[in-house]
Amino acid sequence: MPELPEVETVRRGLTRLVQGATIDHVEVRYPKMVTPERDEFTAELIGRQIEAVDRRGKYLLFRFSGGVTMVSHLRMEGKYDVQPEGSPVTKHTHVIFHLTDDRELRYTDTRKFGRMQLVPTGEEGDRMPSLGKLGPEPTAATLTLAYMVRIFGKSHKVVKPFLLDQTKIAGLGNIYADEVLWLSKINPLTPADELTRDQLASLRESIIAEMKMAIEGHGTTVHSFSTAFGEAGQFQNHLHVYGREGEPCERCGTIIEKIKVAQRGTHFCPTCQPLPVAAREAFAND
DNA sequence: CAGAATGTTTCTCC
DNA sequence: AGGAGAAACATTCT
Repeated sequence: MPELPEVETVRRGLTRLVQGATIDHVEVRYPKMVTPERDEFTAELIGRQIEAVDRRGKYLLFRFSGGVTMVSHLRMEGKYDVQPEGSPVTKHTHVIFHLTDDRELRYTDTRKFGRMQLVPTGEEGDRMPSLGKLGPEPTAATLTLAYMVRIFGKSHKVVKPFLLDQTKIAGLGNIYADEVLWLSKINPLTPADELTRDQLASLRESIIAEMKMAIEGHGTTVHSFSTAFGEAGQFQNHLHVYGREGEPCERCGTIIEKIKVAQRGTHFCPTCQPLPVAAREAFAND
């Protein structure tokens, strides 16, 4: 489920549901999912209170009393939900946090890609390099045009995978990367360092606006995402290219195409998002 | 049966 | 050093 807007939606739901709750005990059914290993992981959390649920990029940060943070990444299909103690669990429920108020915070993940790790609060970035190396959050205050010009200008990588690189900008995933490129009329195969300052300014505005609107729409439900309240997001109704291959472009009527770029499905309008001449020549040599 | 799926990590080969 | 490409992780769905 998770790009930044979906993770933020989960964070807000969890804050409402379990902020202030106390862990009675923890049940780990799939040990590979947690660090440190199961016995230490479960022992460490007993009796701790969930003081806050924060987010950085696509990572959730559960702030426990006593200076312990649980860093949780949902990867492709991880979900949290809160249920009354003892209500039926599915075979894909892998971690259950039993709360002292007769509720359970459950982590469910059909593909088992998600991971959670305990670290001393404040040491997240040092202990988890991928978290420490995250680029700026995609907001107007943190993602400046000067930064965009600098980092795009020094990379020959094509722009689609560049946007998916969490060390450049935190939070974009495959859906929103395609969407912001369509919004800014940029071809996904354009090398990052060939984007003009105007294009980067447009891209920055698209990223900031798209993240904000998707959060306001409670995220995008395309496969299985649901909020911590078990509700689907709404933003899929606002997607312009993702999953719309074969349909006409809303701007010009051209049929939306789907291609593979860096192993990921990539949707774009071949008319609105033309490849620049220099890049077209570079890709024509096969 | 083959291929894809909202993600990240790791390894190989330039 | 950096980048492209592919594989791995595990499961479901078309």
